[in-house]
Amino acid sequence: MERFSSISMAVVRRLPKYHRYLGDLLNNDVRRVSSQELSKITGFTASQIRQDLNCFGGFGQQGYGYNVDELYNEIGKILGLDRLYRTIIMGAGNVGRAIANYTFFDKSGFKVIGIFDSNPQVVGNSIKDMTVMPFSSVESFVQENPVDIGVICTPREQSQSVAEALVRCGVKAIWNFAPTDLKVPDSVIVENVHLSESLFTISYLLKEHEELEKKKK
Amino acid sequence: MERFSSISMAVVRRLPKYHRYLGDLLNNDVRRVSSQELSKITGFTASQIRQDLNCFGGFGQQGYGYNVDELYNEIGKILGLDRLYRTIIMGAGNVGRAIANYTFFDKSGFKVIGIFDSNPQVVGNSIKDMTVMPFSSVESFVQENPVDIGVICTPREQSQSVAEALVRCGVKAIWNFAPTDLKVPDSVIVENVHLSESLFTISYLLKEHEELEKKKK
DNA sequence: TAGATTGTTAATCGATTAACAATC
DNA sequence: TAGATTGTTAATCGATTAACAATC
Repeated sequence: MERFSSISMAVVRRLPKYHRYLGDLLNNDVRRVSSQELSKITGFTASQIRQDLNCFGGFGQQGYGYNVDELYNEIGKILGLDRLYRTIIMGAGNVGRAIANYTFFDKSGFKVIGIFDSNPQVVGNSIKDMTVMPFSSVESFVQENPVDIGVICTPREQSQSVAEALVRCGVKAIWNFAPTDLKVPDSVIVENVHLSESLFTISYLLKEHEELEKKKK
Repeated sequence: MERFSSISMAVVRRLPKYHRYLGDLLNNDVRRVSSQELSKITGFTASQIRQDLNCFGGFGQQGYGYNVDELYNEIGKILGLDRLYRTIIMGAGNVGRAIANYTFFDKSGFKVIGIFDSNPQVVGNSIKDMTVMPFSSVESFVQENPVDIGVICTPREQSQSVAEALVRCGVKAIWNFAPTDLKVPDSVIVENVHLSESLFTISYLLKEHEELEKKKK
């Protein structure tokens, strides 16, 4: 994935957290917040918070701090949450169905407009208010209904060919739940949710933890 | 999450990738591999790969490279994949059910031994070969059936209290799918799968991408 | 004005990459 | 032995933290 922007991914990945915590403050009717207070809440250092926010502009005011409402909205805009994203789900298995039914999804402006599967027995089933379509119809579907994000929820074996189909359709971003690193052109955004790697990390840390316990004795 | 080990999390998070790619090589009957070849496959630099592996021991041989089979098994052991982990799932909604039915899970030695939900209408339903139990019975259940990993698949509002219940039971690791940062004692391992943050990152990158396209014109 | 807190530059820390001697 | 490739040290790069002048 090529990137020309000067904002580092480390900063980008903290933005959703700022947004979430500011939303909480807003719900609690907090009007202003200093980087120091935000530091306590988020666990990032106050210095880092000021650095991060300053990548995008001077949202604060010396001697006062940040206006919660303003900052929340600004970060929302930076994250692109002020618009609607059209998504399709490839693979109507457990994961695909879970995503389709995930209400948070809708609430945040991500709209599922189609679900596809390769299994003829699954095609035709209805999920939420949609009918599962066959993989073969993706390209014609996307031509008529522009799609921003394709979600890959297929088994590993199918994931690469599905990704290539999505790229051919002109889909610009892929949310990948299959346990592979997809090969796609540089211009296509790929965000992986590698559950297996996440789980293996737990397994490693559990083992490490046990070994350290043993040593103590 | 406290850690006394000298291995950095950056290294730990690359281990599952090494493991996966080595598994692929093994399936293709590749016997040996050099750090340079691994570099091409994984996208990490050869130098980094050698550094990473050397955190755990000298698995390679000068002039030869690494034995695929041996390295695969060693990394498996380091990741703690040579043993069984007992897990319970808290929350039998879309995500909880998807995890329960996720076959990869079983294959890798993670066994779901119980599913719980707070909704009386859901309690008693069967998922796979299990009956959904009420939250209130978690503590007695864990006392009789030791649990390694608790998976939190509840809505945000319930996640903190569920985490606390798990900690009281003595569960040592939490796989958290709720969009919060749980507050638990330092000794408890928490691995977050924050889908919303992952999605917001895509949204940011899409917006960034569009802005750069505009500038080109 | 005095106090608070930002924006921003400089210092530090950690992670990645380069280089090369050791050795199979 | 010559060639290849590791293990490991040193150099570089990037990200985080500290410090403080600017200013509300």
